[in-house]
Amino acid sequence: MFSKKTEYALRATIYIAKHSSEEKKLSIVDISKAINSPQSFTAKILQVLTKKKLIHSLPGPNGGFYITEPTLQAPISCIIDAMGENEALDKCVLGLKKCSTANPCPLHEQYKKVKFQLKEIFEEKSISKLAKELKNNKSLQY
Amino acid sequence: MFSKKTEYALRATIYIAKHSSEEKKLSIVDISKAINSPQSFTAKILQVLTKKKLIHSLPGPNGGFYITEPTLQAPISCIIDAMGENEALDKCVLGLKKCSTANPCPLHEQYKKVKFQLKEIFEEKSISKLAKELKNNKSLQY
DNA sequence: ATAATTAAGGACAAAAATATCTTTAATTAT
DNA sequence: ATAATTAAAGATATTTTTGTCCTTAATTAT
Repeated sequence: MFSKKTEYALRATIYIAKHSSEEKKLSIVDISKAINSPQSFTAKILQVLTKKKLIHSLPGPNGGFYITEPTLQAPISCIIDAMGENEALDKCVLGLKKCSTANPCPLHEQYKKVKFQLKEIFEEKSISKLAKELKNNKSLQY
Repeated sequence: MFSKKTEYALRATIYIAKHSSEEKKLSIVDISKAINSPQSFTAKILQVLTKKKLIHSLPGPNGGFYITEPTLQAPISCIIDAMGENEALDKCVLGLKKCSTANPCPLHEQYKKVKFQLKEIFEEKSISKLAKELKNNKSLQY
């Protein structure tokens, strides 16, 4: 569905949401270990999220990444958007440039319904809610 | 959703299904022009489909690609499979290696439903039926 | 048989995605 | 102030995807 970049972005954000606060920041080392993603690559991704103010960062001892209320209450679609992958949810399955009700590919109507549901999933629940649902007793196998 | 390779494979197959027969074969030039795909790249893709007997080909004058009943009656999931992209429909949204009901990512249950519907779409209608639904009066904008 | 036509096959090229490494800048603890 | 720690930034490397080109093989029309 999504690129690695977006997958890591989502995993990192959910992890940060679950484990960080302004008092307890998380280093890129910790984060990438926890979500099993390449460290430097993940650093780049978090740089983007930081620039877009979806997460925050502070260098230095006890520095790291953390997340604040506005993003905690936002849906994960904002992370997907930040990674530039929102269009993935608008594209035609067959890759037609102009596929619409007026000029549909043979899968248009059915696929449209699924895309709508997907969008709902990504816009429905807040990041904080998802983080809470994440069970960390049974550790997830990334 | 899918790679270019798979998109071209689907478009080409549907096009061949609509416009070819054993008596009227289509050249790779015609096909790639019609579906607006890079010719040589599309040739490689059709080679794969041909090897897997999903379509057929014959070299020489009046040669080209054509399709026969077994594939016409098959669902497009067989094309997706041939392109090795069936797994795309099984993967976890977050890219977790082992995401299951027993050990779910926070989106597992909702996403599972959507994946099920997607699979249904790709397994439901036959290629021939899809080809018939393709309106070619209003030319599709590939 | 020969020439023309078309797909098959192999080598190569370009672009995009994924990933790493090194240096710099910011912050903090001492 | 200094050293330690951490993210930011930039350059570079690797892999995968996407795409091209050229030669070979198969088929057909003449």
